[in-house]
Amino acid sequence: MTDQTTIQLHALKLSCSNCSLRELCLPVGLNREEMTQLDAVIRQSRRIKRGEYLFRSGEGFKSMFAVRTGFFKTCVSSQDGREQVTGFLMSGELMGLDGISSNIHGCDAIALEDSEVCELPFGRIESLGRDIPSLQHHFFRLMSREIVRDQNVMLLLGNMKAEERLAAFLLNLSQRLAIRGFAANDFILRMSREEIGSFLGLKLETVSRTLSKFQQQGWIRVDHKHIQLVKPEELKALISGCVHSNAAE
Amino acid sequence: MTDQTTIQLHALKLSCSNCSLRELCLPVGLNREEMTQLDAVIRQSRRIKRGEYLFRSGEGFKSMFAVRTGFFKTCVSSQDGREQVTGFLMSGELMGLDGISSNIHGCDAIALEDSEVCELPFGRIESLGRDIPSLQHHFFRLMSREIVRDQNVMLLLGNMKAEERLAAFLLNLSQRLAIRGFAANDFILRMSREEIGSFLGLKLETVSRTLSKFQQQGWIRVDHKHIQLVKPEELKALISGCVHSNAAE
DNA sequence: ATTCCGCTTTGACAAGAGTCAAGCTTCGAT
DNA sequence: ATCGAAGCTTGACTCTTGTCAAAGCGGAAT
Repeated sequence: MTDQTTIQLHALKLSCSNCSLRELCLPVGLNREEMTQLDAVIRQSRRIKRGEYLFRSGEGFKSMFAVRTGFFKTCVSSQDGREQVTGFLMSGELMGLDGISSNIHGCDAIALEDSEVCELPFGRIESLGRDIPSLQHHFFRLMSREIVRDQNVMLLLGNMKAEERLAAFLLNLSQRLAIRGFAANDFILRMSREEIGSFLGLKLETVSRTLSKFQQQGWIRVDHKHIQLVKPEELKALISGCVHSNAAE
Repeated sequence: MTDQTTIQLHALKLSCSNCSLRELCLPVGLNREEMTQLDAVIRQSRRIKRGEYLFRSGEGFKSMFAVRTGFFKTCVSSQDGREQVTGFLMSGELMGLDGISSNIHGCDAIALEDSEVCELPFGRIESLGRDIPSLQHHFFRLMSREIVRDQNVMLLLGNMKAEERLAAFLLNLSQRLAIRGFAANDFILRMSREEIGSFLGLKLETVSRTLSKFQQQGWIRVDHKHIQLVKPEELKALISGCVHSNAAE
């Protein structure tokens, strides 16, 4: 096998056309030729180690990033060190959309496990969108979906009690994992209790206590970061009436 | 003056080209010809009486709306009647961006005073964006700005105490009024204490008490819906350290 | 001008979540 | 394998905010 072939195979492996996430990510609904055009614009996969920053608030914005493998958090930090986690992102999800408005990233993106991302240069996606209406349309939809997700988080933070927040959080994770073909009721948390708390507007002790309470009631099993949903229907019952069932994306 | 002239003048008066909000709203950065193209797409001003719904969650989405005059709230309602106000909108601001993702409106938009809106049919804006890159770009920026705004609200709801939330809210209103040429430190609230509370994740009694507390400290004057900021710097001091000074848009 | 309804204010009390602290477990580094 | 640091759990207590209730006020409609 020549170096040339190796490179080609490598490029192929990393292309959108060949990506298992293409039905979740940006290329939804593109035909073969359009996909090739998109491939030409997207920068090859980049590896980010656990704990590393993908970008930081205040840095110049040029690109968005799609999670290919791994897990990220995004957060806004205040001057005095308080941090608000604004989201947890898994494969196929986009980060950095908030940078478009001012050409400056508005939040930090930090890998919670060793991860790979695809870089989507905004300017090139934007101009490609003019040639490929379905790409433009889907990109609008993705931005809108982020707005809907944020509104649901606002509802969670504004209206719900600790138990309801935790239930909504667990069910949301469960649902997103299921979409990606993972077990819906048996998973490993990639984030700490403190990070969960920051996202949900709770202190880490409250998160811990509430998980313990769910376990005592036999609704879930907790073994550190390993969570099993034993009676997800009970969790659903907790949040029914809060909203149309799915808070947070 | 013939009927013909009257109609023309009327159309002119209602066009983007002639609108005093064109530097705040969608047409930012368009040249004369582009503005004319945009004018052709935007539906003439529509009047909405106080208390009326502009659109409701669950309705089919076809258009966004820009506030021309007046004041709106957007809110998500839960099955059991709880409501979360997700935003208050004044002239030049856009509503309905959350409908793009699913072609269904994700929230209610309700006029808080007699208002006028411009209807922006999404499909036509989208295709016009392909011909006018600066329109497309600005529309992306507006959607991104909405995401940034929502993230700031998340931070407010997740991290701040009642006093901090109220201070951020008053300063945010003040700033947006100032941009529009109104007095920054002397204004009329268009919404009830309950609506403020819903937006800020507080009960109306807490809103009322906190306003009274601010007044007792001599920082503001409250006469029902009439608010004067006497010492805005004290309010700013309250939230310094919470974030880069401006929560909520 | 009057009446009534809805909004607001204020108080007293309750409850949910935060704070502080101690001890434990696990995982990673050496 | 051992040690240490970080993360997690749990308890006791505090404090902020929510809940319930009553009274005042203003504005809109007649």
